[in-house]
Amino acid sequence: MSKLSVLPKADLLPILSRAALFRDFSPGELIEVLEAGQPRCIEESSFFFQQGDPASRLYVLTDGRVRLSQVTVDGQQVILRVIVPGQMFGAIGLTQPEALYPVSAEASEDSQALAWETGVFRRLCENRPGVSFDLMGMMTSYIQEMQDRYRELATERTEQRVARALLRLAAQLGRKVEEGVLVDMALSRQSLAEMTGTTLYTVSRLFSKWERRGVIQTGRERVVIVKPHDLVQIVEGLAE
Amino acid sequence: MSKLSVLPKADLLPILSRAALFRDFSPGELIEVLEAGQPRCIEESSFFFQQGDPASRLYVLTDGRVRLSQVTVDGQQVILRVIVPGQMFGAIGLTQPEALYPVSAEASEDSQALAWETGVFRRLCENRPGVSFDLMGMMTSYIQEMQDRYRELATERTEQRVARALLRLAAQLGRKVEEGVLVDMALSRQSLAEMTGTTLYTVSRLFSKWERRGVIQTGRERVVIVKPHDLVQIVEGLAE
DNA sequence: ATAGTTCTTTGCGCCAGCGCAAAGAGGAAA
DNA sequence: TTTCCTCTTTGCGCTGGCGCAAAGAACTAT
Repeated sequence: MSKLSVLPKADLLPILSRAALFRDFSPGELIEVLEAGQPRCIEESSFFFQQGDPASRLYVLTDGRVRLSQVTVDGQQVILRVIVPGQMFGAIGLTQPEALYPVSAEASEDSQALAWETGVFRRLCENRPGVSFDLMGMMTSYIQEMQDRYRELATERTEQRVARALLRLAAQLGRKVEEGVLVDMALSRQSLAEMTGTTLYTVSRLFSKWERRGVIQTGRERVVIVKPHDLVQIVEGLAE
Repeated sequence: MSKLSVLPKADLLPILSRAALFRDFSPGELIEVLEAGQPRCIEESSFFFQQGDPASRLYVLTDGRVRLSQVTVDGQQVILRVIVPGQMFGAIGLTQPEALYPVSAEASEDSQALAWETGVFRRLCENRPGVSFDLMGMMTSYIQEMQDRYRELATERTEQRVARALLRLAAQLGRKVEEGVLVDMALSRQSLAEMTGTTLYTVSRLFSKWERRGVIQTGRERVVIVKPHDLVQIVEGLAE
C-alpha cells in the first residue's frame, strides 16, 4: 500500500510554483527556496508534527493529504482543516518562534512535504517584501473562513453543516468521475463528524437518507456527490 | 446619556502607544501616524461599518466598546469578537483592497476610533518592516483563538461555553469591584447567547442557577463574577 | 481461505436545550 | 408620576440529535 517512493526534487519545482505563497518568485529564486527546504515523507496516520511540539518548522505539502486537528482534554478530535499539495501549514513559528503547534498534522494517506526551519524561511523572505504581504493575505482568508464556519456551527442544523462540509471538500479536492464529483480522499463518517461538530451516527444516517434520494453515492471512506445542487438546497434550508 | 465629547488628539497619543500594533514606534512616528488618521465618533448601536461595505478603512478603537458580528441570511446574529480601546479592527482591506467587510462593527456604547484609508496605512507601514510582522503575529493569535473557540463550540456543552465566554470577557474587560470582577460592558443575555451559540433563554437559566449558588451576581445587562474559580470548574466539566 | 480489524448501519430510548408565551422588572423620557 | 420600551425570568412541551448496542460489510494480513 505504501508508495514510499520519494519524489525527486525536479518534480517538486512545479508543485512549489503552484503554491500561492511563491507565485511571484522567479525560477531561480524558487530553486533557492527548494534547496533550503528538507523533504519529509510521512506514512498514513503518522504525524508531521503534533499538538504541543515546538513550532520549529513550516511545511508545504507536496504529495498526499494532511488533516490539521485538535484533541480535547477528554480525547475528542476536531478536524480544523484538510491540506492538499501546494498548501502551507505549521506556519505559526514564523511569527512566534517560541510557540508550540496548537494543532496536529496527521497524514491521512502517505504524504510528502518540504519543511523549512522557521529562521531559515524568515531569512528567505526578508529580501522579498511581497511575501509577508502574501502571507498576511492567506491568513486573512483563513480568518474569514474560520469566522464563517464558526457562524455556521453556531446557527445551523447538523444536516446543513454536513452538506456544507461536503461541498467545501468537493471544491477543494473534488475529482470528476463517471457518477459525479468524487471527494478525493479517504473520508470516514467519523472524520466528517469531526469536521462538523456531530457524531459518526448522525453522519451515517444523513448519508443513508441522501443516498436513498440519489444525492450522493457512498462507500467505505468514500463519497461521490451526484447532485451538488441538491446539497446546496439542503445548505440553504430549502430541502428539509 | 451620550458623551459625545470628542477626545482631543493629545489624549489619543497614549492610547495609540498602548496599541500592540504601534509598540515599537517612536513618539515622532506615532504623531505622524496619528495625523494621518481620521477620528470617528459613533453612537451606541450605530456602526463603524457594516457587513458588505467596501473595506476601505482600518480602525483602532480609542474609546468605548465595539462588537464585531455577522448576521445569517435568516437574521440571526453571531458575535465574533468584542473590541476594546487600543485594538485594531477592520484590517481586511489592508491585504485585499477590493474586499468587502465580512462582519459588522457596532458600537455597544458611544465609541470613538481612529480610521485610516487602507492605502495610506499601507504606505505608513512600508518604511517599517517590523509592522507587517507584528500584524502577522496578531493574525496568528486570532487564528488560534478562533480555532480554540471552534473546537469548544463543536465539543462542549452549552453551560461550559457560556462559563468560558464569561471568563474570556473578564480577562479582556474585567474591572475589580466590591463584590468581585465586573464585566465592564453592557452585556445582555441575548449578547452572550450570540457569543456562545445558544439562546437568551438558556443563558438566563444558567445565570439563575449560578446566581443561586453565589457564583455570579447579575443585573440588567450587567454581570459580576463573584467566584471565578467556580466558573473554571464548570468550564472543566467538574461541576455539573 | 481464515481471522482480525476497522468502518458502517440502524433500532431504540433518552435528554439537553430550544422556543413559545406570558408575566415581571428596570430604565428612560415626557 | 406615568408611560413606554427593552430586558429578564420561568413554566411547559417538544424534538433534534446523541450514544449505546449489535449486526453487517469491507478491507488487511497471515
